[in-house]
Amino acid sequence: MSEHYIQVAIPVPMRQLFTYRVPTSLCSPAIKVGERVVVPFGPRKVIGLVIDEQAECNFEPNKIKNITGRLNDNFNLSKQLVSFLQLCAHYYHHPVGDVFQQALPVLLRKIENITLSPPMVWQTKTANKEQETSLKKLEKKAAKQFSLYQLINSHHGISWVELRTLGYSKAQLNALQSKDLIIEQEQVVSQFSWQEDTLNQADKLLLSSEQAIIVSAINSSLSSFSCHLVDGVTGSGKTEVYLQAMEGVLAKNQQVLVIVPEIGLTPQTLNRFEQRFNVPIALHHSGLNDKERLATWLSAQQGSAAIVIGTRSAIFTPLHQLGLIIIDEEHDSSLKQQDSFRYHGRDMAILRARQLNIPIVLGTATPSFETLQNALSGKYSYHQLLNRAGKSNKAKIALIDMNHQQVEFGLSGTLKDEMKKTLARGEQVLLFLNRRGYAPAINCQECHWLAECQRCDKPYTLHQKQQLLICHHCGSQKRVPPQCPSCGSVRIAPLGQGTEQLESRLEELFPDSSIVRIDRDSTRKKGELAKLLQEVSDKKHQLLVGTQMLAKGHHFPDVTLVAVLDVDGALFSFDFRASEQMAQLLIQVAGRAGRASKPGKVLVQSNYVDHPLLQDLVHNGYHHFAHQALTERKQALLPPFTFQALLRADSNYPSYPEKFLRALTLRRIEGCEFAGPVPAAMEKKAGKFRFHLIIQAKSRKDLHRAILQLLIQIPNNEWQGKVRWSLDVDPIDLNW
DNA sequence: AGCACGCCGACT
DNA sequence: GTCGGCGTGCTC
Repeated sequence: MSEHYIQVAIPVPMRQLFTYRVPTSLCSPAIKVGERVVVPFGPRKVIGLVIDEQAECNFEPNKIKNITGRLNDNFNLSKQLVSFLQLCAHYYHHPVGDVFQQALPVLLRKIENITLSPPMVWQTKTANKEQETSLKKLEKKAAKQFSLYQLINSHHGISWVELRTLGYSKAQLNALQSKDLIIEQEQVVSQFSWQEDTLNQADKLLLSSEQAIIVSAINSSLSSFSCHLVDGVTGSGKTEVYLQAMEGVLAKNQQVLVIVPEIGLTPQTLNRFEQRFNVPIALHHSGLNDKERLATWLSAQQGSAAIVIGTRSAIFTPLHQLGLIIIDEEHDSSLKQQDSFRYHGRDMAILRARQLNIPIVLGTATPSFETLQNALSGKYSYHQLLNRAGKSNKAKIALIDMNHQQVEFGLSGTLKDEMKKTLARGEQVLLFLNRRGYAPAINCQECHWLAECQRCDKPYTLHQKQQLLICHHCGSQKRVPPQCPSCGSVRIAPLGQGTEQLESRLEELFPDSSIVRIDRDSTRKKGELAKLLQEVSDKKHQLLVGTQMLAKGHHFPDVTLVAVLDVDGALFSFDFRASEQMAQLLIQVAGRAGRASKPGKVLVQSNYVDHPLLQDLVHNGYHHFAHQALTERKQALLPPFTFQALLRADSNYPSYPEKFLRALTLRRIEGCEFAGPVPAAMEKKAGKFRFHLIIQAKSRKDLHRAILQLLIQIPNNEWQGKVRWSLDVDPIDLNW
């Protein structure tokens, strides 16, 4: 038998594959692409992924090692997934091995054998007389248990992960089990298939003509690639469009992949899908442990799961019969990974849909400018949902000029009056302040010394309750000094407002209302966010204070006044995307409030109420604003009309990053421009000095050529070993 | 990314 | 004398 070589991806940050020899003892059955193999790599053994099963021996033959093992566990990747992941690696010029490492569940990256217990599901027992009576009791006495019973009863089997995600507890399950109402059984693992009772017809809503057109557009081209932007505000019926589009796909026994933003949208989405379809749904989010993740992965691969709902990394799940991808909240920044492998979940989803020749749906009320431009240019099908179901009025946005106001703790008189009126009506108020902590800085009243983080050269944020100064850039902490380290004065005072301070000020101003703060600090504990949100919807609190977090997903029907306390930061940012993000945030916040019978009101405080961006957004709405901004971007040759990449470098030594970037030859490439090297917006962060090189090109092809041109030089760059560098294709945050 | 090798400073 | 700090280089 002739020597047999394979190409293997190794989990190291190197932009190359490695060649190994397959000894005859391991030759049969034949090694396949997508298989995991154990290989010696330097002094250790690692798991590699077979990328090509017949490599030419292009490496010094005497240096090639034998693979030492194969994982015969049937958890291999399909050829299709392998080529998709290679496509991703290529698109981002990211090390292949690292891409595979991130796409694979942790348990599949370990050498040890995996012991997985069979998947279990809960089912209801056929009810006899005795159980009927205990059910009756439940309905009156234990509403939560009763609804849990009903949920289980409406499905052929539902997993603990699903129930937990929906907010049920082990205790509630145990209670039902002890009453002999439900039973846990091994799931019959078989390919999902559409049954007569798969669809809950009663849940189905009649489509408006707008909605019907979208559904039929998607369903009429199920076996070819098409990208649909569904552009509609909260309450315009996007979810119903998703559901009916999914119905067509599921009916063909194909699977659906649904990607949702990071924070908290999974339960809501899952809940809606459970109500509509009696099918196995697999979940992929941060609340799962390694075994649960692998279980999701396997059920998707084997085709037993009909629907997979997950956050951005779910785009890498192996789906056996994938027929439709849905990206909910397409504009959401959490779809882009902001470290190591900086991929965009939406963009990779489009790539995958294209590879598989299936439709993809992007849903949002505030399309990203990239997506909007693609829709306007006809690259995507553009569907607007203009009619808000139930005829409720859209929340009105009004500006408050802070220059002609008495301002107390960041609250204008106008706002305070509105708050009082709203509270008097028994309705809720949401105050939005994008700054957690008590105050963004503290300084000495006498010598004006400012407490700064030594590692970032930025002011410390005061966290009053913990009596700590915390740097929000690097996380470093320190005790609040009792006196000024510079002049010895004890007159050290907080500067500016954060959510923590706002909360305590509101307690003084509105002693009769209950106030809840929702930000990263107050929801650190697991399940705390869900708990607080529940309390809000139970109307235990009248005043809500929160950051970005509150703008995402959750709807508050009894909130009729929303105020954004400070938007000015975004108006004068050097980052050309700041205004886009500000606009999306305002519209999303506005969408959180009110309902048909009680329309919401949105107040935006600013010192620059005449700013054209604010005026345009408030008077003409998001879409007018976006069109204007797109025209400006076109004139300024900015994305989405050009394509960017960012080469970042950092080091503990101030001069190295710049030297590293300067040592690169920026050869003129047709259609490409280089800007920099320039210091990063935060030149020093966590003790590292940071520089950027911006690459901008007229087309993606040109961008790729320019990047390649740079990457090829790096191994010979004399500063290469002295800095850490990384590449960000399609960067969205230039501050990072 | 690991991991080994290697060359200088302050310890039992 | 040696333990260990992290700079440098290599991994089929």
